[in-house]
Amino acid sequence: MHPMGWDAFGLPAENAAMEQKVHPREWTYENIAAMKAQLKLLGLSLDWTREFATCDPDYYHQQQKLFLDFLQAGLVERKTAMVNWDPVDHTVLANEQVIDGRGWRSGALVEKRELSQWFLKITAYAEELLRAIDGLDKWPEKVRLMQRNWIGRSEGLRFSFELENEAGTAVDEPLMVYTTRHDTIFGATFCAISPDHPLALRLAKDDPALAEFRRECAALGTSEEAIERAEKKGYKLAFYARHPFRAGVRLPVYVANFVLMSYGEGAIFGCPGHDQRDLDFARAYGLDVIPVVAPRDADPAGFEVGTDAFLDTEGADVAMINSDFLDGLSVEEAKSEIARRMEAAGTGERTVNYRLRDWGISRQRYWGCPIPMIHCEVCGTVPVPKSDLPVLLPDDATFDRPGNPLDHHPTWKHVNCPECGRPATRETDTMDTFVDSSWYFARFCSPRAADVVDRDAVEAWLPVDQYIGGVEHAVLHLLYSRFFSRAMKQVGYGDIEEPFAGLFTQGMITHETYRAGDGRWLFPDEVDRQADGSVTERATGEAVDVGSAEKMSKSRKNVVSPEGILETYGVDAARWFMLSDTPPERDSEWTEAGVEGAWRLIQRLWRLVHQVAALAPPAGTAKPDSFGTEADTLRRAVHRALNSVTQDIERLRFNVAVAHIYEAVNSLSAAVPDGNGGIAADLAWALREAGEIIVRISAPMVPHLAESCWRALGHDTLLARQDWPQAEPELLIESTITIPVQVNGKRRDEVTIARDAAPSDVEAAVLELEAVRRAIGDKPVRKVIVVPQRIVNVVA
RNA sequence: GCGGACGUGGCGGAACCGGUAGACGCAAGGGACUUAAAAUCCCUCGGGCCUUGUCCCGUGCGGGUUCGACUCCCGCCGUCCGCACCA
Repeated sequence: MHPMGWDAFGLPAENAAMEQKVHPREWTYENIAAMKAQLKLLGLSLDWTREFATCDPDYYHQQQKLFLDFLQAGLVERKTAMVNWDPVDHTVLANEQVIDGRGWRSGALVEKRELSQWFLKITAYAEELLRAIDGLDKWPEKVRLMQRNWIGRSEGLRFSFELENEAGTAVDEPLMVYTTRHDTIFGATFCAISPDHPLALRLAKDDPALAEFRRECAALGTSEEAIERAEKKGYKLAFYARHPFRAGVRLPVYVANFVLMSYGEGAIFGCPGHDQRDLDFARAYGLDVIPVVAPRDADPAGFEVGTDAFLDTEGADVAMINSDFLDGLSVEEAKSEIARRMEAAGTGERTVNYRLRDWGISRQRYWGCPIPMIHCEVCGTVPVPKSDLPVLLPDDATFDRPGNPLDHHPTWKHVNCPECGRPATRETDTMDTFVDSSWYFARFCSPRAADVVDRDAVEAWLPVDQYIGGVEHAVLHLLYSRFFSRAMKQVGYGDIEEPFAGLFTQGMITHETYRAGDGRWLFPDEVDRQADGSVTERATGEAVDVGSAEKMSKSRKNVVSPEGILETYGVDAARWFMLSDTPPERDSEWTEAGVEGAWRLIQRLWRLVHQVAALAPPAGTAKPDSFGTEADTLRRAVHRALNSVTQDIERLRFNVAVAHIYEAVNSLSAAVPDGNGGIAADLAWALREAGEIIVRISAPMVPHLAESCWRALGHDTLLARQDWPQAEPELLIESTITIPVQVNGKRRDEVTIARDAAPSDVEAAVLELEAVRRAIGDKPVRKVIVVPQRIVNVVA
């Protein structure tokens, strides 16, 4: 099954609506029609009977049902949270959608805002999503690693410090911290809490200086963090934390800009000796640095930490120092001992933390799937009953002002509460479009099912055998989809955990850029390449600056129009070129010369097939009993190529497959007699065989040409329906082989010998060789290494 | 800063488990055909040497392991990607 559909909700449609005064739906379906027409020209074997768009009411109807199922299963949560606010798109972004502090689509600097949001509880599956990565053995290691890092599991200890005020009086509120380095507790010299920590919030109310410090931190927040990162800043509170194991020792407590509220407890203890951030902070504020881990052979008294924290604990032979009852223990032993004591005392517990956060899906936009919830003053937030679904988008929205058109709409949000019947309002947020793309593959299994999916169809088809996409989806789409398939299983939509068994991340087609002297970008068809390799602007004849190959983009004009290529060279030339040069996982540069090369191959193959058709016996002629040397040589070359191409395609090494097809074509060219004399029957038969095999194995790349060639060879069937040919095993094995001969590792000659010759015979033959004897000279032969069918090396 | 990948001719790239480095294509140069051009076909195409060979050097740099290293190990240099103070 090779279906195609459209991920069609999202901002571009809405932006077009604002800029061009066209309704998002109209704009979207027009684009779909245009893209579908282009795709059809490419001759891809797509199953269009399963086509749908995520903005089809039927699709988002099912998605709303799914949302309600997740809600019931406890996988949906509404909570206030600090969110990433995109001030240009006027919407909320997930962490994953913020790149270098900027919105992934708008590029605007993202602000922090506190909003009430809908969340999918992906963290409920954090452990499972991490564990199951091990089983994804047909995924690129790179993507698996990125997901592991993204989930970011850590094992640590959660424990509380008792606080006291300046005078030493206990304060009736413990400070909870999280650490993975509880072994370093004796090196603790301060505590720090996040500017967003509840304690900081409360204290700031009566402390204008602290309030100001918090504002500074918020402003630094996401912007220019690259510059500000180095600077560690803190605000000292009038509290002290009592050291849990050192009676009478108290640690100053700071509000510090480098402590994140969203991870762990939003509070830490600082151990400057063994954490670079803590060390930077300690140096800035004149705090003590107590080393507590040192190489086992170092002198504890003389061991000091300078400007670099001592972090070398993994694998190295280190031991605890300056740590009372921990002295001499390894890091691991010390961790266990501290955890044991704290758990026994009831002041701490071992916990596991994840970097992964819950997935905020609320977007303040029109062109998305409405979240089927209703806010009632009396009943609270209640789900729309399934029988009332779908919650359809209103057609008559307006797009002439910023903010959410659903919220602006005069009537749409006003409904009666499904529980008490009183006037209430709809949720006006729509879902993140990553929700739409998190389960479409399941819908493809039964695209017209009345329910979310047909369970049997899902179990019959999924997981997807070979999923293909760009690396840009390595953590976003691919992690969400893995979560969705598990969540769908939990609420009863089939037994699938992993949606994609095999993953392949393909590269992009790039093109070099052209820039005129005055800075204008030029389209590729606005420039000429001169014989000396320089490039000039066609209109002016002026020299043009040629930039490196980059992702095609309208702004840099380094684009080529598919229509133009198809008109000039045809789709097969375009397909052949895209596959021929570069491995599919890498970016591939589109060049005029490259397409012309592909076009030449197509002409050449066409001519060759017609020559063969004129010489060869009719299709289906019985295979001769024996073949002469010429015919045999051709057959061996073609069958070897067939064998290679078959493997290359299986392994998605299309550029290598193309190279092997070229080799077969070259062999066939060489075998076609150029005179117009007679031709031996066995060679004629071999020519046909070679022509048919070459046509068949090139069909995946150049299907239209291949069908025409198939007809030219006298067939009236569809080549696409022919079985893939099988190489004859005996043609892949040579009875005599030529292997290189080395003397002391340097190639001196080669020897042609029976393939299965005994090593002793090979050795004898090699020592007879003139070149070998000369290379050995008068040195004694110490050893002869014979690697059967590979190489011989004489050591003298 | 942490993690990862990669570095091969003028270019894109081949080279299986450590066994002839540069397959195949592009570009370039030369030749044939042609009145001429296009197309096509043939030849050359990593570097060096007034030594042209049965030669020497060569897969980012420096070491190492091995009979043998583009491939494995150690240390550098460079490029690209991911993460971004995750305690």
